[in-house]
Amino acid sequence: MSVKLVKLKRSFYDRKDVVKIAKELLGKILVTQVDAVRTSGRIVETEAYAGVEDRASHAFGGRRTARSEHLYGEPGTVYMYICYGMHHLFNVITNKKDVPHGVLIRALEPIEGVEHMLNRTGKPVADFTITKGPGNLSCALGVNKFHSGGNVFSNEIFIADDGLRYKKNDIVITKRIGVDGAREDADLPYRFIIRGNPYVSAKKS
DNA sequence: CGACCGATCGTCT
DNA sequence: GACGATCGGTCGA
Repeated sequence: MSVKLVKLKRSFYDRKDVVKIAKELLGKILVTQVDAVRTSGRIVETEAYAGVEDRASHAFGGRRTARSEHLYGEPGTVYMYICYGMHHLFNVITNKKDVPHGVLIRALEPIEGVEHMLNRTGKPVADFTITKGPGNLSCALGVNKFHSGGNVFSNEIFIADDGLRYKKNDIVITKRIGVDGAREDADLPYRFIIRGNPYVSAKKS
């Protein structure tokens, strides 16, 4: 590609407002180089998880276990959550170490390596489901629980800016998906999507 | 198109 | 022993 990618620095993640960071990650590019295969996609859907005060967070109330330990890591840490025993969900950690803020990447628009994504997912054709939803995109990019505890500053996994900027009207804000058990926090406006993008989850393609 | 259901397993109670 | 920050398929209207 002729477009220059600028890797986001630690200072991008080392900020207090995880909701704002989730919104700013829209349009950025998630790149992985796993098993000598490069795959990437533009982030079109994110969700913020706001730590100890957020009932939807694995760290709600200060809960800290072996599973959620990486949520408490340095800004830029990768936190992979295994959901339903088979899906690996990709999060990037924000704020200071020991403050368990994170952003869940929920959907990508593929850019590089679509044929490799097909190999990894076992899908026959590159329809919109290939990187729609957090489980699907992690599989397509080849990231799994073994990447948890790493960071997004390596050559293996990083997030970059190619200069694309969305207009305010291109961004839609909604409540989060699949967190109905979080009581009053289930309705918080912590989900950000690109308006009309076919890779956004929770709707038919 | 909406509702429902099974897969599948590590983690926490 | 129960339960997920999911997904894709099936069933019925």
